[in-house]
Amino acid sequence: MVTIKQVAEEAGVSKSTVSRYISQNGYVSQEAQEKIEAAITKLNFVPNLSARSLKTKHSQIVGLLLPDISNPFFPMLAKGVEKFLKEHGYRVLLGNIGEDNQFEEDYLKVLMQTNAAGVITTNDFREAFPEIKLPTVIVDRVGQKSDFGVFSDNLSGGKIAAHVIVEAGAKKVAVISGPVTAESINNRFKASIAYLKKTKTHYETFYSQSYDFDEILKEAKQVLKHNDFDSIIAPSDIHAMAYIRELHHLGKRIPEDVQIIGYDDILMSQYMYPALSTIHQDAYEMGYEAAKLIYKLSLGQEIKSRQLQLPVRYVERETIRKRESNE
Amino acid sequence: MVTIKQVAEEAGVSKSTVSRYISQNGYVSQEAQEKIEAAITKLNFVPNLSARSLKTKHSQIVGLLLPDISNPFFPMLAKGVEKFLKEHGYRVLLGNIGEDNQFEEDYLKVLMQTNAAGVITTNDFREAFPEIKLPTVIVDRVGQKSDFGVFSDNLSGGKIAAHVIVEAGAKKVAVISGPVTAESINNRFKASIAYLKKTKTHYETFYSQSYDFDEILKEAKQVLKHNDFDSIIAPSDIHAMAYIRELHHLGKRIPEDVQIIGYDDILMSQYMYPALSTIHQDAYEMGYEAAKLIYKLSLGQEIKSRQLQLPVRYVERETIRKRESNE
DNA sequence: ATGAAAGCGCTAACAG
DNA sequence: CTGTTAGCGCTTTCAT
Repeated sequence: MVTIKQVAEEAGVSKSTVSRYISQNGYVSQEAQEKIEAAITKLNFVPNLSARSLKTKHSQIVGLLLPDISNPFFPMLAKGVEKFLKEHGYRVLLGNIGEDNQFEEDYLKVLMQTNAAGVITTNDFREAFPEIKLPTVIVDRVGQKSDFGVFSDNLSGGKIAAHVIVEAGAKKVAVISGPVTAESINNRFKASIAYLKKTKTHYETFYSQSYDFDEILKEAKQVLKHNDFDSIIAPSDIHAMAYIRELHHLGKRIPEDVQIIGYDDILMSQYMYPALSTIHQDAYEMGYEAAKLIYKLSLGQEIKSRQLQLPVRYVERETIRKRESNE
Repeated sequence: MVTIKQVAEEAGVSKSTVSRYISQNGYVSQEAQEKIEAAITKLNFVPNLSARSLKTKHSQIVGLLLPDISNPFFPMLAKGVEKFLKEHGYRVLLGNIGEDNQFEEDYLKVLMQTNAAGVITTNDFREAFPEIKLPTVIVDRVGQKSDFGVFSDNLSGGKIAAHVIVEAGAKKVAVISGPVTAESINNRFKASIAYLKKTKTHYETFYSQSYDFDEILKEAKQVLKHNDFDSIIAPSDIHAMAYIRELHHLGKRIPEDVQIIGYDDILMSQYMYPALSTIHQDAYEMGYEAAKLIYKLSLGQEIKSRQLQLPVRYVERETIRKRESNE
């Protein structure tokens, strides 16, 4: 391993000068720069990050703690995080903490131990682990009391979903609530209900316990067994897909017999058949913005607004009836 | 930050003894153990990993370099890697290097700088960056000359795909090759072709340039424009989905008019309509095994076989005709 | 079984 | 603008 010391000798300067050069901090003459540069390339020197971190007490690592990387929403988010952070010289340590946060503590510990620059997570751990004092931003599943957070306009999302479905002539709708993991998510559900009530549309509510496909499919079978809903508001595209699958099995036509609206707009939803009408939220953007926030936080920069709410929009595809085209 | 020194004072022993205790290395009396334990919990001590790594010259970080985390195959693989590594006290640094390996160098550098325990990657970088000397295992896209690798039995996979489709009465098949990223992947294609030739089945070949949905969809439109294939062998489930989408648009019935077989068996494929018949490869297992390998490598343990080939199997669903049910 | 001491590679005053 | 110095928190001989 080649160290700063060898570079210094090769370049005929002192360690300090080399250090100043590589960390772009402090003065170093043109002449010295060139000699150092030459030495570095000649020796193929790469600074040791452990040593630096030991000294400076902070690293360029940001933890990204996600409940389930196989839910397509999160890889998109991760990409956004990675994009921004990478451009700013930070690295992402990805951790799957599981939907029940089983592994959260492990990861938090490691992040502490490595002087991580911060952590981006879906779960606000501050109550459970007050001793962990890392710059933190919560994404997606943000609560009132969350400090820094980035999330979608779930209230609008839920309302739009209900609106769309009512406009398309819904008479009997099933509203599915996702696992209630955070206030921000629950808002969708509440907003849909509110709209349905206001428009005096008949509805029933159901509570999903999972984001796992197979679990959801079981729930869907149950929900669809004895009822003849003409419309479904799903809490995620994953949920919508499971319901569609079951609807197909039941021989229902979509959207003629029953229409359905998803939430998220994961990549896959446009490739299904029929293509899923859904509420788009920008996971990539969410990640990107969260990364921006954590970056500023880690640098101790001033933050204007602690919570960032991203807009959502309806994406019309094929699972919602055209107005008046049916019924 | 509480250090080993404070723990030592609190426990009334020396730093060395504490060090021996926390790194489970060397003798420490029952009595000392208890005092140290008490001190640690009292002070809420967590060892500083940078300091340790600086001294020992290795960390518990394993890099996982993937071409595209939004391709569902890779999150599954990542989960497998994470599972094993976490159980053994290692951490995963995930990097999206892009299909063209644009960011590979960055990540490799960082891994070097942090004394990473090793790297699991889809791309064999040893020729491009011979100076990077990290324990490495290649996954999925393994080549002849790759040192340590874990991959599927692509030869069998390709052959089975062709076999299934021929048995179901294929008369005119389109064989799509994925982007040729590695020998191991290309083998699928060659095996399918070989089988088709042997059975004197009429076929045409096409070459996909991408794993990006939209790109593939464009290709699919092109391929399906002027031809009337009755069967398609797709190089991945993603590809299959795009083709199915286009087939729907063209008003073709699946599998009556055209049957199609995928590759990978990503989670989504069972939730599409019709559910995709495909060749299953176990991404999770692949990751898990790769992790096992890297773990052993990082510990300098002896490895019996440098290349591990995982079995594949046909998963019958709804996009392949039943024998004799049609034609 | 334990402690003293040296040092990993780097940074940050400080003096010049 | 540059060099000297001290030391970050931990591990590891080597004595004892």
